[in-house]
Amino acid sequence: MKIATWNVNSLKVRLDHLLAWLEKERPDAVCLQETKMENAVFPAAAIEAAGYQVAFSGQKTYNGVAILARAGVADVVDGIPGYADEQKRVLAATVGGVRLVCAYVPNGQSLESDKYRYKLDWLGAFTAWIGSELSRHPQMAVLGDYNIAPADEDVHDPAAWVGQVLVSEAERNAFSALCSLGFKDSFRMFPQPERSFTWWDYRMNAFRRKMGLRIDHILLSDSLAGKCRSVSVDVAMRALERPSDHAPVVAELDL
DNA sequence: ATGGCAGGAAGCTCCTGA
Repeated sequence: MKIATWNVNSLKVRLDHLLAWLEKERPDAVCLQETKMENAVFPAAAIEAAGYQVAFSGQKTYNGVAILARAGVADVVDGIPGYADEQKRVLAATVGGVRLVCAYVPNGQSLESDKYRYKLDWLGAFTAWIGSELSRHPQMAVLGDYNIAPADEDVHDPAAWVGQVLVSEAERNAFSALCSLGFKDSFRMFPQPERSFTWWDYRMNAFRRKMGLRIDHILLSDSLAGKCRSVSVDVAMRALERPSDHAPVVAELDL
C-alpha cells in the first residue's frame, strides 16, 4: 500500500499535475491540502475517472483538504470533532483497514500573531482528538502539511530561522506531543539524502539553491510503522513548470 | 534593502502563504 501527502497550493491550478502523478505513481491513497476551492466546484469526476474515490472539504481561497483512495473512503470525519473552526483543515477516512487523517496545520504567520495562538490552540485540540482516534484505530497514519520543521536538520539555514514561525520551541513541542501518542515521523525511520525538504519558497530561486524546509510529514502509528518499507520526497514535482511550492511525501507499507 | 513569488478575489491592489 502506497500512501502520500501533497499540499497542492490550489487544486484548480495543479489538477493536471495531480492526474499525471496519480497515473505515474499509482498511490493507493493521497491526502491533499490547500485545495482552495468550495465543494461545489471540486473536480470529483476527473479524479474518479483516474480510478479514485474521493472525500473533500473545501472553502474559497484558503485551506481545503481531500482524501483520494483506490479502495474507497469510509467513515469520513470532517474537521476536529467538538472544535468549532470555520477553516477546512482536517479530514479523516478509513481506507483498506487503515485510518487516514489528512491535516493542514495553521501556518501561524509570526510568533506575535493571533494566528500563532490559533495554531497552538488548534494543535492542542488536534492532538487530543488524534489520541482518541488512535485508541479506536491502532493502524493509523496522520499525513499532511504540519507547518512545523521538527528539527534543525529539517531547515536549510537554522540560524537564519531562529525566532521564526515553523521552528519555534512551542511548535516543535506540539509536534513531539503528537508523536508521543504513539506515532513515528516515518521519514526519519530511513536513511535520507542531506538537505531533504518538502517546501521551498517560490522566491529567490530557493528550490534550485536547496533552501527549503521539511514541514510535510507522514506520522505512522507504532503498529503501522513496523510495516513501512520506505518513505521519500518526490522532489521532481517541485521542478515542474508552474509547480506547487510543496513536493509530495510518499510512504510504502507492506499491506 | 523585511524585498523577492504565486494564487485568489477583486478589479488595476490587497491579503496570505511559509
